[in-house]
Amino acid sequence: MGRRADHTPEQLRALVLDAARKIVAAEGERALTTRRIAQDIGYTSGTLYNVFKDRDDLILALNGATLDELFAAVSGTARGADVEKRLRALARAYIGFVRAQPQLWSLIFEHSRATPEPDWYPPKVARVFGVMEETLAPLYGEAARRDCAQAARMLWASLHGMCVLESKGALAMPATTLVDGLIRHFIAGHEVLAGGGRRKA
Amino acid sequence: MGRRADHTPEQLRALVLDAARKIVAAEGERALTTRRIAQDIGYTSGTLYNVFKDRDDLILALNGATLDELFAAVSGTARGADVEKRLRALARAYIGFVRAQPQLWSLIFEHSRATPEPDWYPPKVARVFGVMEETLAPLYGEAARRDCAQAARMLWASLHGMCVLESKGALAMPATTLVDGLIRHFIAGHEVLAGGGRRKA
DNA sequence: GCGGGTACTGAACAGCGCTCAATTGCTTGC
DNA sequence: GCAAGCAATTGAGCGCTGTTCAGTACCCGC
Repeated sequence: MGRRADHTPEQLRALVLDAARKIVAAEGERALTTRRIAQDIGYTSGTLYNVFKDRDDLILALNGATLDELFAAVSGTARGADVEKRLRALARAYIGFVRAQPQLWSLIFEHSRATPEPDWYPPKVARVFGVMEETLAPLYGEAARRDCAQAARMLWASLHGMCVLESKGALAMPATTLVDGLIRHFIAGHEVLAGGGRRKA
Repeated sequence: MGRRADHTPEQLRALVLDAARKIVAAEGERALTTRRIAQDIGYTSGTLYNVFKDRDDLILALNGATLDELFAAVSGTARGADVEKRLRALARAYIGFVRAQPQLWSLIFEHSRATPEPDWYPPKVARVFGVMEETLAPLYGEAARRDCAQAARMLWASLHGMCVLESKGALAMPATTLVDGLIRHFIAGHEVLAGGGRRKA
């Protein structure tokens, strides 16, 4: 064969990522080989290298897409109700995503890159992350932005840990139960620390 | 070559695991190949299969050894002082281990096995985990064992999440800072929930 | 309709996990 | 002290991987 031009480079990228997504979702990272992707979309593996630097680059792009999905799943939860309820809704949305797509989600964290991540990647993480900060904002005054950011990171990391351990089957109870406890303790503790005493939260 | 018997099977296992440990600690999972291990200990890769079922089995054994080290690092922290201080000490020991051996620690969670884990593995995890439950026990009566187990899992998972994200560089602040906040909120919240109201912790 | 440029292929390379026939040295029975 | 047998180890080799690249066959502008 020679030149085909059935697809523009953008279409081809999308095609590859879509195939990769399906493979990982169904069979996990180990099944994600260049030959397999190529076969699924009717090309050969060499063609992938016109459109991705290497396998790591492809996985990074896939992870970017997964982060976008995750953001979509989580960003609608911060409306109405009180902070505790919103936190619970946010946590449930996150856990729900992880349960629906454990393999894709795992790929984000399990894959250890050889190369440093490119500039476009950290903002995608930060955007998902920012939802927690927004949800938490009503608890903190304008002056306590720093405390809010810290609390958001704390809760997010905790939620993350529960999802990791649940998806490994190491929890022996649902992540939702644990995260409810976490939120309850956090809210109760916050009222004591911020309201009563003079210690910063 | 033929029969050598320079080492007993047990010695050989230890030799392999030691070499594997060094390779992972220094260069990460990607560098852990059977040929590389064999070369480092003066055998050929085929010999490893006398002593381990396959690469997954070898990694599982290495992870078991890492869990033993982790337990040793963490088990001495629950003595004296009040619960909050002990929690902090425990968390710092855990974080310290992760910072000292990020690659070995990551291997425990990043490696996705094809086969289910053998019987001897879960107790090693549970033992590390149990330290948190012991540390937390004074906060809960004999009757509230369940609450204690749940709180322990919650805190452990949270601590875990912070370590994961710190070792990925996704935290933008030290895990120790976050975990201190977590413990402070937990203790304050616990006093409210258990002491004041009638809600279970 | 023809030339130039390029998207694509397919063969090839090095290395991977893993297997197994062949080998070679130890060990045991005599 | 020697032979026979046993088993630990090798090394070649299989099928796979990611990655590269010369060559080709096609599309497009002229």
